Amino acid sequence: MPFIYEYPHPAVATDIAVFTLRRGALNVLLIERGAAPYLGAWALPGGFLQPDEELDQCARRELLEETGVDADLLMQFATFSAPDRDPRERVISVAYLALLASDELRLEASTDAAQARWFPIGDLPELAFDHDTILRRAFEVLGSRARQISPLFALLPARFTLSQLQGAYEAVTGEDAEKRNFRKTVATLGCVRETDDFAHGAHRPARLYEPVV
Amino acid sequence: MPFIYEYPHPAVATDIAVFTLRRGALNVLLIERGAAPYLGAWALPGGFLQPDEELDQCARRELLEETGVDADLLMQFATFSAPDRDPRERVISVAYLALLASDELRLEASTDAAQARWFPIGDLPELAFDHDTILRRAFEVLGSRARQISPLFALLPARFTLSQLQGAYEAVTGEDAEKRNFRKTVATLGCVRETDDFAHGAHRPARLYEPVV
DNA sequence: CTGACTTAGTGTGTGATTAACACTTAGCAG
DNA sequence: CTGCTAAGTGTTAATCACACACTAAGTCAG
Repeated sequence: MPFIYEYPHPAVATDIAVFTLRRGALNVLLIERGAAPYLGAWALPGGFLQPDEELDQCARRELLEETGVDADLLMQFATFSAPDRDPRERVISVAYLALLASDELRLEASTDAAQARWFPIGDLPELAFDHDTILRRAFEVLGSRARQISPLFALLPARFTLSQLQGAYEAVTGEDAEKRNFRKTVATLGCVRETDDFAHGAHRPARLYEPVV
Repeated sequence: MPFIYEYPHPAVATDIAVFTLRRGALNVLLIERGAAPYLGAWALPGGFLQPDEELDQCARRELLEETGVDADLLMQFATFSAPDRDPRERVISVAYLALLASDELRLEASTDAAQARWFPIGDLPELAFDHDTILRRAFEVLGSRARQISPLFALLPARFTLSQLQGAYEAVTGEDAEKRNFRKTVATLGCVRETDDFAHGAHRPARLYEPVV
């Protein structure tokens, strides 16, 4: 008899940390749990892997089901395995990270989730399970990736101003950037292309840029 | 009835890509499978997660059991979930990366593994399961981490010459480094401390260095 | 209509870092 | 003691990162 059957299998799930920008600040998407355990507590969206489903699909599906948000770019960043992290039974959780532009967002809680809400990262509630640990790790990974600029496009609309891009950079890394140097860097990287259109606000219009393929 | 019980659980396993330097070249540790499926094929060491065991422990234990090698520093880098990656039943594999100095190595195959052997990365056999994919990813991750120099210490003896360190750097990244610039970088990073001892070979003895705490 | 305000947008000089280059030194082997 | 081989070391040129201040263009209030 193969070794594979000797032990009971753990459940496998995904948890997703979705970040967006709201009023210039980085926010995380949390759901209020609609079932035990941790009924009523806030948690990362996520759920169990189905047969014949890849982890990436599972993360996307669970996010959509629980929050109404569809993220096409999910990044797996760690797997958590503490034996008692779920009181029901053993659950291995594969954690994902996603970035979304806030205008794509219409939150719709599902049956599993009493509600879905954005929380500024500086003002988080107590979280269910080990989701505080998962979220801390997600935030570290996000900060280190953001220095390559292009991951930030996912936080912005399809066309954006350089000031918006810089704002996203500052919100994610937590560091202030110098305007001219930031623009020089972006130009050197060649990761954006200017368009002929301008964003009109209360002051001088700003040229709109778009990501390069 | 909670959602958690609705579906059968997959098995969860770890697979470990252990790298070392042998005669200046990067090598990977593989085992010859001693059981079906893929009986007789080469594969990464690894095995199934036991109850109440963390993934990190599982990786270390499996590596020790199957090859006699004890690695205290294992780095989790990705989780693989293709539904048909194991023909027996569904297996989710959490992949780990380890670096070892070649003088720590005494290979001992176990019952599961017919034998354990080092393979130069340029001369790999066909691999069982999706282990070629896992290994490719491991190699990418390794290359990107090696630029920080300090991960390379794990590939070298406790005390080493700067030429050895440079050799490790070149073997892992695949790029040649310029001797004086490499030494300058290492000095600037401050990640090594010189000792009073020298390595005596066929020519001028080279000063030995050790990692800074 | 106009003036004040606010954000958009641009260039330069300086210091730091990186990259490219060749020769001297010390031990070993014959 | 001579020749070989790897160890070890400084300098220069180019590039990159950073700090810095002003002009431009539109909105809004009066």
